[in-house]
Amino acid sequence: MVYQRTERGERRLADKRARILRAARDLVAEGGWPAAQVDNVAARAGVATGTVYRHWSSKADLCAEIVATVSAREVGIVRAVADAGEPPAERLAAAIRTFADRALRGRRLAYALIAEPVDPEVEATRLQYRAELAHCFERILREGIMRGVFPRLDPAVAAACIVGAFMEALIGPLAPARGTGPRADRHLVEQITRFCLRASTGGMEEGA
Amino acid sequence: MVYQRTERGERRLADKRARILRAARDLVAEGGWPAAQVDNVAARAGVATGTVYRHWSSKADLCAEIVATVSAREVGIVRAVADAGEPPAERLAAAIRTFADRALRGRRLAYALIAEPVDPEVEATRLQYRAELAHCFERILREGIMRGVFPRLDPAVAAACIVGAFMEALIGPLAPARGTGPRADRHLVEQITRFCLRASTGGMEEGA
DNA sequence: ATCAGGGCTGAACCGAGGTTCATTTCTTGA
DNA sequence: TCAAGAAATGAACCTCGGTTCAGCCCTGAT
Repeated sequence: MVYQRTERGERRLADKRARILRAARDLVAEGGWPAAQVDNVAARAGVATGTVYRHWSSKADLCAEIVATVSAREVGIVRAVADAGEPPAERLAAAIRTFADRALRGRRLAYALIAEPVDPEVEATRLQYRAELAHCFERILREGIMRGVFPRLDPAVAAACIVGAFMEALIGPLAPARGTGPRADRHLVEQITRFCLRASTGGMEEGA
Repeated sequence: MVYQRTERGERRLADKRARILRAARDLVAEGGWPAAQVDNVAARAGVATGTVYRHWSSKADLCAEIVATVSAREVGIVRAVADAGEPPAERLAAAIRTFADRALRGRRLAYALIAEPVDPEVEATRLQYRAELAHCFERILREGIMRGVFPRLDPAVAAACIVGAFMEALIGPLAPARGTGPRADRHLVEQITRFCLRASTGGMEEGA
């Protein structure tokens, strides 16, 4: 045996992999999926086209990993907020605010990960993320209804409504005030939160 | 001059055009934009590929016309309901119900027209439709706020939220109860309407 | 220093799908 | 019925983007 991967070699491999992944993610963050052509990704990572295929078996694989990585982080953060111990209404507001703030920091990426269709292979991963996100809200709603602090409303439908509402208002193509600065963003998040909160509590907790 | 288009000839032309347009619309309604390949459209219309280009200068043109045609009809209907004379809360509910009922009758088409991205040339037409739809709701909200029957809330943001909410819950990929029959659909529409209404009225008109 | 063998390169390949155009078919006025 | 020209045809063409692979380069054990 004359060639053996040493630890140093291993790390070089991993670094290159990470660099490609980061390049791809950044491209998606800038121009959505259409911008993440393999040639582009390779160029941005400072690597030849073929090299990408040394680390992923197809473009779909690479994209799926982007979705999975970023999604896991975002859902984790939202879930942590959503599952904290406060009363349901406050948790709901906090979860929405958390997601909204983060989404606004990277509108294009958020849109790509939640809304923009991709080829079927990646779609599965995307939908899973979306469903998990909705599920965070559904749990809060269910609990609020059980405790009697929220009026009755099908939690699955309401959760979908919440996701749809802030998705559209925040990062959708008709999002009011696209990139008009932090002041407008703050207003936007506040309004969206109030909208969703009111829809869920039905005025039962107008103190918020 | 030896050939002149007669009225009969003119009508034949128009009929063929209409047949192609209908074929394309049906394909979109069945499988979204990806299904509307020019070859497919031609085949479905019983026409050769090249014939399509005798009536539209490009595929994008054809798609834009589909969007424009269907959209104009749908927005017209919603607007008629939204602008009727009843009190704002009822008009809002009626508008949402109207749109939702119609969208459910053709989920795939509705999704394609409102949410599914297309190439940039068609996008402009799509966004215009979307914006008009949102505007219907915005007008109701604005009036309700002015009359003091709705609590204050940025009408543009709230309108986007409403569109997003019912879009997601009705036809989005996480729509609960996809195609589970008319009973489930009725429930869905009812829940969505209640969600949006409550968000807008803030419990000020809990009689609805 | 040497060389075995894995990693990298990037030009070529390939399929998909929109568009073109030489040819054929059909319509109309004479 | 016939000629002129519009309309239809559909196979070939072109572009775009994902994928491949033969050859080069670099790593690391000797």
